[in-house]
Amino acid sequence: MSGRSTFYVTTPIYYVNDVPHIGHAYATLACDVMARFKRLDGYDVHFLTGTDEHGQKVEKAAEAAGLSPQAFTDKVSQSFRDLIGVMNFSPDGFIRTTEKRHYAACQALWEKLVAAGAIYLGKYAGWYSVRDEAYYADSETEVGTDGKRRAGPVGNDVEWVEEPSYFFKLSAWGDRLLEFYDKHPRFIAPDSRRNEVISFVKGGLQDLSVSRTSFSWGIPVPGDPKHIMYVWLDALTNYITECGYPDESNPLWRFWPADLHIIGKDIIRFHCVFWPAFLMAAGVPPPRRVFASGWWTTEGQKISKSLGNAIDPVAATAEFGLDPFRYFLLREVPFGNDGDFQRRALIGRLNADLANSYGNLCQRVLSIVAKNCDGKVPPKGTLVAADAALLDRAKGLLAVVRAEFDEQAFHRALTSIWEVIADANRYVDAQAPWALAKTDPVRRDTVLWVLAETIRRITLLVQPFMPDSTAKILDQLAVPADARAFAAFDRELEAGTVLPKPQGVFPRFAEPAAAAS
RNA sequence: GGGCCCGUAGUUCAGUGGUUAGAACGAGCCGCUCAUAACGGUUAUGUCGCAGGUUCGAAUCCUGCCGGGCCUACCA
Repeated sequence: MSGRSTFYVTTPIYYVNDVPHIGHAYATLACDVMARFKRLDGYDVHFLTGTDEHGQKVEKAAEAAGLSPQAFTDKVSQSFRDLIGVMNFSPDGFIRTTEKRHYAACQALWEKLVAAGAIYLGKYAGWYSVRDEAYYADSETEVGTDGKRRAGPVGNDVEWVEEPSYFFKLSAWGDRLLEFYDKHPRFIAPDSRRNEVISFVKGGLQDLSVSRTSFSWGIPVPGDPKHIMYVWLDALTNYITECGYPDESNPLWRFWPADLHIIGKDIIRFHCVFWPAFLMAAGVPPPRRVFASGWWTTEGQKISKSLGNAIDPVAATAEFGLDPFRYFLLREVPFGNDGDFQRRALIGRLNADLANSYGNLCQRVLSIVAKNCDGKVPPKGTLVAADAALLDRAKGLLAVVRAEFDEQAFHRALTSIWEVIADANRYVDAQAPWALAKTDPVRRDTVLWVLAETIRRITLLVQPFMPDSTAKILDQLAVPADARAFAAFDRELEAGTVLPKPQGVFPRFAEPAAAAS
């Protein structure tokens, strides 16, 4: 009822077959930064994450662990909840697909699709490998020299199996999807992914099997409980479950359609083809934008369980600090590209960008203020051209950063901010306030005011990326809690405000010394 | 097989026809001393994957080749 614009951002819901790693942390971090930015910018924000807990794989993993599926998912889901604290994420909701509300939403959506004539009962047929307990596409199988068909040249024997299955008439949606992509050019990002999806849809769509009878850990099809809903129909629905679907009078329904689904590039088809088709068929508006993030490698190598080279967010934040880790992930790699996690690169960013440029800027300015200005914000005197130039660049940053956030171009937002940090460091050297202290205290005060004010603006904009560190810097500038949102971007520092004693916020990282020689 | 993308300084990348190809980090030198030995200035480094072609002119367009990646639907 606030009348503010809403902003709904979601992470993928994470499959509980895996413990959290950098990929999960990364996608959620991007959402978190997005959510924090929009909150600061005055939006009514809802940020959702959660876990995807159904399917045959979970059923088996639970069995292997000697637990019931529910007990197993309770346990693994908790490890994703724990990541929220570790990474200082700020979700407004956490959904589990095993919740009652989600069953209700999925079944309601199903019934809507049936009523719309989008679902029919047919037969799912394919090459089935008993050993693998999996179906293979025709193209994935080969007939060997002995005349037997196998899953690939060295795979297990497959046989032709048919089981009853409900189908979604995806084949009817090709043209409408293409029209939708055409009318909503921002729907899929980055562009390379958009091209991929469009060419996939242009290649023709087949009806999609949306139920299984081969396992039971899932949501039963209404009226035909032998059938369990296809896990993706189940999983995708979480985004509207959260908003109360099918109850459009739910207060959270105001957030639908979602403004942004951030996902991994592996699940783009589900989000960009199936999901809008399901929704349009059910008469629900599709989401506004899907952004596919890339993958991380480690020191040039693919992350794999056998190499044991996965980046553990808990270990990384413990060693380098939470905010530097958050900063690195979003600064190092253009969002949407694949990235390589290099220890050396992280330390380089930490020392060069955080300790030397930003941290040291704050420290040198606040120290001079503490020593020369009685620990208070100095008076702003007459501004000269150099002062106005720096202040104008800092002022202009909000619009620049806002535009980059609209594209999820986090690295460019940070680059723009850091250009002004470099300007500010140059300005310190050029104005030499330590020299002015002896010759012209009035001018010195103005210079220091300009610098403190510039740091204030910069720091407001860095808040989404590094919430804890920026809070400390804003504390040192005595910026009140109610003046930290962008609505207060132009509320300048007031002369005479008492400042606390400055303290370094981004210490340099030194490699633990090797054994003395 | 078909489709799409990429290959530019030690490193990460920007640059899609037009002056001596740019930035950051790293390296050398100089300056400063407020500051977390931080900051500023400055210098150097490239056959722009290879070979042809189009053009007055190509990193930028075309062709071929070499190298790398992604997509080619129902495991998430």
